[in-house]
Amino acid sequence: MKKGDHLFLVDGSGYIFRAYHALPPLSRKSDGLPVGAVSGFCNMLWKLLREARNTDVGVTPTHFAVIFDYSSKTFRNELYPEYKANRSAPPEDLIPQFGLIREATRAFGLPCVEMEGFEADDLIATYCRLACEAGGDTTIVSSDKDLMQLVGPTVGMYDPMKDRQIGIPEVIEKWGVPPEKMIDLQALTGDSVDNVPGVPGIGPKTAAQLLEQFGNLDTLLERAGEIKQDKRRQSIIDNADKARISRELVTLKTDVPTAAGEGLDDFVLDPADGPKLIAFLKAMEFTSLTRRVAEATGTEVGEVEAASIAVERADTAHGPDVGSTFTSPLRGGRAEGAGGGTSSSAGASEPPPLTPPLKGEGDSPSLLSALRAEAAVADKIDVNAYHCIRDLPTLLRWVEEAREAGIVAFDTETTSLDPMQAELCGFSLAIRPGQACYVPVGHKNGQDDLLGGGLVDGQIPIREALAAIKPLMEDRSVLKIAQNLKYDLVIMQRHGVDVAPYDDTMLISYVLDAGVTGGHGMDFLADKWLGHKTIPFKDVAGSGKSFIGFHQVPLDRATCYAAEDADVTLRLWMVLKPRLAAKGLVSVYERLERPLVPVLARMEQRGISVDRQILSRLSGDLAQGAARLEEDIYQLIGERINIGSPKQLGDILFGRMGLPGGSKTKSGQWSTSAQLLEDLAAEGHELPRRIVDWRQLTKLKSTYTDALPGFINPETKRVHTSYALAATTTGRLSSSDPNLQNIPVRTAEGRKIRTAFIAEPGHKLISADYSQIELRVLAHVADIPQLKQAFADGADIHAITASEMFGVPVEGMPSEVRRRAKAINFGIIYGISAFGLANQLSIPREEAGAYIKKYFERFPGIRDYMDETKAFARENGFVETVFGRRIHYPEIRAANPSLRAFNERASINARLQGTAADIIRRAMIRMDDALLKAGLGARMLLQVHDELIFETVEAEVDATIPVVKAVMENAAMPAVSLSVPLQVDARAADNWDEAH
DNA sequence: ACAGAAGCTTA
DNA sequence: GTAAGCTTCTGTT
Repeated sequence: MKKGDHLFLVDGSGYIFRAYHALPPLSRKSDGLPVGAVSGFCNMLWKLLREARNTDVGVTPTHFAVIFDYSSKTFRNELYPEYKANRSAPPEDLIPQFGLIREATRAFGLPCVEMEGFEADDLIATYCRLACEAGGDTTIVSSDKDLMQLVGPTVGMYDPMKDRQIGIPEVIEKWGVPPEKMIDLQALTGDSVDNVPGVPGIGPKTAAQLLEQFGNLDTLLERAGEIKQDKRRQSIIDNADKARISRELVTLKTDVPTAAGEGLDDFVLDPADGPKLIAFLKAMEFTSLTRRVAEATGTEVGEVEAASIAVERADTAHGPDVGSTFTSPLRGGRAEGAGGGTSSSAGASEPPPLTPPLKGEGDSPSLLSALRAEAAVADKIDVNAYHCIRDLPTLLRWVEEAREAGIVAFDTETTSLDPMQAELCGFSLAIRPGQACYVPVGHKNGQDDLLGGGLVDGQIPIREALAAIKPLMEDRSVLKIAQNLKYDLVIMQRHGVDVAPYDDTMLISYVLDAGVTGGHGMDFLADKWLGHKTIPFKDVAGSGKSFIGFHQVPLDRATCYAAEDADVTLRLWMVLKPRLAAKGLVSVYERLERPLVPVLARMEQRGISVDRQILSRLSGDLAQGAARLEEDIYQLIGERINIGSPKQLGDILFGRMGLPGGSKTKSGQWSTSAQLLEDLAAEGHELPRRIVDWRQLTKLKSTYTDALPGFINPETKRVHTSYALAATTTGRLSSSDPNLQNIPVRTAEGRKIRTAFIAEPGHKLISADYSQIELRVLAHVADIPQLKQAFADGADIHAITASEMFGVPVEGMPSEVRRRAKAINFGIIYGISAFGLANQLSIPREEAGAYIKKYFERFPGIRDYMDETKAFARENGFVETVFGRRIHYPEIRAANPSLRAFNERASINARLQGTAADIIRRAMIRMDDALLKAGLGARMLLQVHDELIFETVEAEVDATIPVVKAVMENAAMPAVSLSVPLQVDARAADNWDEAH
């Protein structure tokens, strides 16, 4: 190696992990072998070898090597046994890729270097030194901060994933110290990932500042006594030894023996061996890279045979010895099995096999449950074993078998996530684990001009197929099981098919595990309970630009996907349903959750009328208003920036214009929050006022007046929101597409949007909302006599609170006093903190703390309630609503005090918010029946947490309101008799604004 | 095309 | 201080 030469050192191990996490997962088509990281690695190598000059590096390598970690044990473990001790095992689908990436390196004809007892970083450091001594330059291909200590005049780093070079200025910019001080900086900050201790309480910012002040670590440790901040000084004095050992751990060895013995001449870059590389890429099935390599090397792809690649097994992931078993499908015998299996088992005319009855049928219920759960996971899921049903007699045989089994899981496949617009593509059924089928009815082949509407041949006509399953779906003696039934129910009801009785696995999971990390989606539940990775939807239907819609998916692939859904749903039910009884949650599921499904399905199908013209006129007004403000703003700042960009805005306001009171967000940007701008406006600054106003207008325009018309269904001419039953932790519903639970109400401008929500001609909207429901729940569960009395008297609760606290009579109370009491009452519901209350009221934290103290003195029951709730949550990991709904807080015992406090506040709030949510759920479940019984035609359209919106003919308004009020006010009964009355205010009008 | 941050709307 | 969803901008693939 000589002057002018340029050595590239690729941090192979580092790249593997980064590529694995940053790139979308990718599997080899023929057998599902995970190869995402391998693909990223090959593409990166090829790019560097071919066109490094065109990247941010800007030079062509003359020498090249890829460096790997050999094993997890190195000399550092002898120095400090805990080093990297908390590393968890690599993800399962990454393990086979370690070996493949070494193979790839060899296929590229590149040196593959690793050494026992040393990390890749040490080898890289050693080669850097050698190159430097020989007069050459080095580029380290990595973005690992541990390597930044090596950066210097002849050594740079390069991040291939961001195409970004890292030199001395970049290191200083990122860490605040030059590369030669990185070791000292890391010694101070430590590294939680590698378990390098560092000095507690010292982060990168503080470390950089200390090194700036003292020059280096040794001086800092010597003169630590001079540090002004008490805590910081003590921590550094106490932890000087930790800092020293940390420095040893993070210092890279530049004299690794064997490596030093080898010359860099072994790393001279040779031209690529086309056929060898192509053989490997072909085996990996990287078609586009194979083609590019073939073109560049002048190789004929067809003449190269795919290489036979051995894959390491999990237990040898880090060793150089290689387990076998996984041979290339292009040579080995698996290709036929994987490729040919689908079409034959999904074939048309096979009758369903006679399967033995589920073992244990006829046994006692508890035994049956246990056996069911066992059976659900006993057999591995084989997505190629499902049936594609394409003739009516076969479908009828399945229906008959489902009827005999008394249970069937089903799922619908459609063209859209919006059930009101979706077209049915097909449905799947599962009768026993592994015995599932897909019935395509609406798959298209794109030839719509021909007879048959472009339908794929060999599908049962949709009307016949629906007629065949309708009796099954409506059979009272057959339990139907679905995951997120509400969606399928809307689809089915639109085709004239009802579904009953039913269970919903998503809701069962929600009742069992609300608040448990991971959610209640099927893909997640399948992995969690069955250890099965479902086929991702995007793998069959594509996503983004490549999205084709389920009706275009070939029938064999559609069958694998759709029938898997039904199979998984059935198995989940077998595992989850028994757990409800075991945890005493059956009644929560049966009374609060399951019956709401058809109620919400009806509400969604009804939709609400929205007046396009009102919105369009509002849009125009808002656009005008915003344009005027824009001009003012440009005038004031003298430049036409993008006002919608908080980044640009912050730089102008607090950077160039130097306005006072700027603060930073956690990512280091200037904060331009409304609160902050309001404060500036109050001090007399023109600009912030305009910006706040501009934001309000553009928000209203983009989120509401512009977006809402797009949600008007062309067929029904109404807007159909979608309610999620299992989305919140507390039991509330959520609304989306569009969200009709956050339509503006606070400002006069915003309320105009509500005037666009209208009743049909001859009809009225009725809005009925609970008054102070969460405070009433608080008064009940915390058992506060004064609050209960106030509610019983129908008194002004905030005024009473103020009167109790401040000794001011309710008569003639200043509005400011009442406002503060109101803020405290809300604060209690949110699990109050002095910090939060101080923010809300713009008062000093001490003052807020004094209020809280006072409040607890006057209402000691509240403090007891809060303490009890925290203790219960800590003990059990969950809290319960008055109706027994469980809400989990897995992090309630966190060591991090602010995280723990957050969980405590959330759990306090959850009991109140959750109980209120349960109450309105009960009201909704009873409402339709109550209206029907009263002979009224009113239809419930919307729910907004404590409010229900109805539509009814004008003539029935007066009769409807008392019924609605009665159902809502008595909703807790008879399960719970609240010690506080519930009050509902209701009124009718032509639009939502006036009704509210 | 997608993800995260910032910001804003509701109860 | 609790619970949500949507839009824009920005940076990434």
